[in-house]
Amino acid sequence: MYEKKIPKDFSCGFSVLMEIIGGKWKSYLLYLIHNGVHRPNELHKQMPSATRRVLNMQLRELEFHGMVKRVIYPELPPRVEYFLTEFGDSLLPVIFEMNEWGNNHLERFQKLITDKQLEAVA
Amino acid sequence: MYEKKIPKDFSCGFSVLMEIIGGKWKSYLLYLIHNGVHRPNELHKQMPSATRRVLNMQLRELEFHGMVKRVIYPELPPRVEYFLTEFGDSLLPVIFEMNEWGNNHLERFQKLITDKQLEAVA
DNA sequence: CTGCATCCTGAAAGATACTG
DNA sequence: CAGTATCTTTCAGGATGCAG
Repeated sequence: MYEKKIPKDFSCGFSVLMEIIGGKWKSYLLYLIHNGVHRPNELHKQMPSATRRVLNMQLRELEFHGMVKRVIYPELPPRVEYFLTEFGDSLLPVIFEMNEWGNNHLERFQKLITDKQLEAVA
Repeated sequence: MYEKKIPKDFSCGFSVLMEIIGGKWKSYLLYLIHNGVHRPNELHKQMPSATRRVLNMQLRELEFHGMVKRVIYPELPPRVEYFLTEFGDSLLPVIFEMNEWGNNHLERFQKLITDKQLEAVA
């Protein structure tokens, strides 16, 4: 199905999708951009625990994969904005569905983790 | 949305889902088990490039997360089989959808990679 | 504000060899 | 056939600092 986190074999759809949204912040980036957060600095404020460097890297990857478009305004101070492409839009429903499934089982999952931690202590 | 490949913050559904199927072979394992491949050795044959050790680890994680059930037959030679739980079943549609989206854009993506590689050579 | 260059760490995955 | 125990490798992601 998929061979590596960054596989060489993209023979199945799953591997392709994982390649595109497999990055640590990519899904969130897509989500935020979709919701009107377009500038790098604003995106960063929404996920302070991520580094600007990492954000840039992932944004570039998303750009390379055709999910977002990078628009540069030749101003001073410099301004850059990211927008979803049609391709990127097409992915949103899938991400939302993934998120929804997770939310549907969130409590169960958190309980699982909590119990496990209690076990570990005991 | 999600903080780490193996995050500590499971406050959003996406992170939960990524925790569960984020492993290198997990989605494929679920898929194979769903399709009637139940025994570790058979599973391994379907993905020879994975190590038995890694497969075991990921199967155990899937078991821990309640996606699969491990059944041990006290025979000689020893036999073990994995089955999807209801919980695991509920995830399949999502995985299939992810796979379908990827397949729908597979050609485009492969072309992208190919072109990129040609670029790199030039 | 924007991004890049450098170095570093940690966790996942591979290799190998072992037991029941 | 099943699984586990080490050791090593790999690489995405983090920390920091500089530059346009």
